[in-house]
Amino acid sequence: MDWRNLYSILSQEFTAGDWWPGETAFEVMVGAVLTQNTTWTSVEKAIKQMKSAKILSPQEIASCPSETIIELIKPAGSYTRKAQTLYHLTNWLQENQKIYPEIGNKTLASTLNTADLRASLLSIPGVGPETADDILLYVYLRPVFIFDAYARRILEALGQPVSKTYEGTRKLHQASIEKANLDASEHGHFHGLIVTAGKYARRHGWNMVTDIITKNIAKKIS
DNA sequence: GACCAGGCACATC
DNA sequence: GATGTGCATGGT
Repeated sequence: MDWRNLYSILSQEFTAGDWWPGETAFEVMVGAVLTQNTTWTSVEKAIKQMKSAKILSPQEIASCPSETIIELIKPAGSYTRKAQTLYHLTNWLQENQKIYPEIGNKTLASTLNTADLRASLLSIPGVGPETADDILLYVYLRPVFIFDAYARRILEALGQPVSKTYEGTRKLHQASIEKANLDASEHGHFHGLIVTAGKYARRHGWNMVTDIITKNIAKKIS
């Protein structure tokens, strides 16, 4: 799999828009939890309500009753679980002060390698592989590829091996994606492009997206 | 009204 | 290790 080529083709054909917004590192983390199996517009409503209530820091969440959190994040759905996950996330941050990025700038204070940091994130109840990778990429600025449903579908359409699960697919492509040596900024853009392409495919069919990519591949060869 | 959305945990086989 | 199901709202 030529990851750089796919990235460059998607860059030419699609735009990522204002991808993964968030004024602070913690807000990005909250977004990663709230967006699980829901749309970003729903997440925006929830975050807006949290901001209005001035509940958007680990300390503020920790000292806020769950009924209030639930009420604020309700638009994002699965609110009882996500409220618990937010508590677990704040606990994790407080227990790991050293790897907590400073609010307002996404500078990484952690000296942990990416695999260890990932394992630590996965130990948080409610944080699965995709949410962990979102946080690794957009908060800790680690160069990781997001093997979400759209990415897996695009890979499948390109004749690449895929698993039905996130982790299964990740293991299949881990080695080659690392060889491509994309940096965190490129990976962040890459993920945004893939979601844009996925949304386009939902409207116009996956064949359209596959055609766009394969035609570009052919163009480069000829 | 069915189906999906920028998933996860848990049960079961 | 792979598959099925509940979670729960909001949009199409």
